[in-house]
Amino acid sequence: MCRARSGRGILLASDSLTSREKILDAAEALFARRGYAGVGLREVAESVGLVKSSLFHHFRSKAQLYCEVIARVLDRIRLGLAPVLDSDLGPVERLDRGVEALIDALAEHPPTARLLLRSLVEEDDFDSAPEALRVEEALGEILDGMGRLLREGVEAGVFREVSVPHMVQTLIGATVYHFASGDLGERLLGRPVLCAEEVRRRKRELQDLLHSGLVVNFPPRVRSEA
Amino acid sequence: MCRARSGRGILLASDSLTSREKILDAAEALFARRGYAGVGLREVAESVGLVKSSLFHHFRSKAQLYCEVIARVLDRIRLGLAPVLDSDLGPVERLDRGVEALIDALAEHPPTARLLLRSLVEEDDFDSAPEALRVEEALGEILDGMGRLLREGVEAGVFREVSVPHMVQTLIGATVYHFASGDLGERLLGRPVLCAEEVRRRKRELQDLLHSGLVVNFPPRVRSEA
DNA sequence: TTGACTCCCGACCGATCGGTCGGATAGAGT
DNA sequence: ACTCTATCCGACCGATCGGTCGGGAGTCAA
Repeated sequence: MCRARSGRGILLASDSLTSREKILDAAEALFARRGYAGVGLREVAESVGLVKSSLFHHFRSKAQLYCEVIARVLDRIRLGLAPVLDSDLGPVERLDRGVEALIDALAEHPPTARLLLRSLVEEDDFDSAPEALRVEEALGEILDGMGRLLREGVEAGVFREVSVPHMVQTLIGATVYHFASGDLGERLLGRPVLCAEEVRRRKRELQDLLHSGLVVNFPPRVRSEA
Repeated sequence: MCRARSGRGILLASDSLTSREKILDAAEALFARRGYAGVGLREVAESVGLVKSSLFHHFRSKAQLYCEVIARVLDRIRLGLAPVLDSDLGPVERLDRGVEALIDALAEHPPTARLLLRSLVEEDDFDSAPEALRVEEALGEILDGMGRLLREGVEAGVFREVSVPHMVQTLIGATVYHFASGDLGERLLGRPVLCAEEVRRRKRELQDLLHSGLVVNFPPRVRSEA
């Protein structure tokens, strides 16, 4: 099969994207909208101009396709977050840039947040699949990085003495949920949650909340207008 | 059919619960775990000791069953939240008790948060169904109540000048997502998110975050221990 | 030309999906 | 005894599900 060939792009590549990548893109959008059980492989295949059976030349099963989609999403987030979290900046600066990097990663591709939220909430039995290892690994690295940042900030006395796991949960909820909220978020905000201005606003609102709610004695931001 | 009879409990009631209520309970738990598309009516029926076709004497279709489940969940939350939000307490006190009421409503039945999060994120076309009106109505009342509380607090100068819709989103994320996070939350916290102690802890953490992050010049809580 | 390989298609499989229909059973009212 | 109604069951429907299989078209190397 075509397992080890996923990395090198020597042959094939009919258009600009490999069939495999086009399938992953389409599956990502569909799984994000309607979930694992709500999407048929026929729909995935036809949305990239193939028939269902052709998918099985690229992925062993629907479950593997789903795992690879999730792993790709988590990798994107990890890639955006790692350089910030691993930097030697101070806790507050790292927190600010981490929020920005996370939100950028979520806002980059519309399906990202929704797909991620689903995978976090859904209790699937994909854990037995070998592809689930990549998922678990990436997720663990992201969570550990966030937890480490918070713990260091608390120990340094820069952050309040919060419960680190609870604050991690709050951060996930304030970012992943928000950008996954779709119609509800749009109804509240009056415009799409993913439009550029609201993305910027989300960063600022969350950073402000953390400055006054997590950082001790943070100098209040000067507001130019309401 | 048995539409208008749903309210009065004169006849029937085989056990302590009506078949209808048992179906709703089972469907709530199943939909919460695996989503609308992931649950078959056969599974719902057999988990209450019936066969699939019997369900159609109580609900016209799967979509209607789902809508009624969602509506029931939203009603529970609204019922817990309304007396607090409509009270004449000050903004801070109302905020504290609102957080408590919301978290109590979410923690009361384990499926609640997960089901709610799904219904918020999922973009279903149930909107055309007549049952979806109850859902929309209850959801609107909850959101309006939260928004009103925040707006009043900001206008009174008791709360920071935050974006009200964004803060509503943050509150939803910090509560609904947290109690829907299941395995991930348990992995972070080290124990189930719904156990009594962690529920209490969640309330306190969120209230503390809001006191320092939303309320202006809130007197810091005296911490007895780390 | 041939063989090997990649990629894809169409036909097909058993299982399950949501939903319909006719009838069996039981209790209440008369 | 009779009907009426609510409730439930079992058989059945067409459609779709994930997945398999055999083979065709294209490319490349020998």
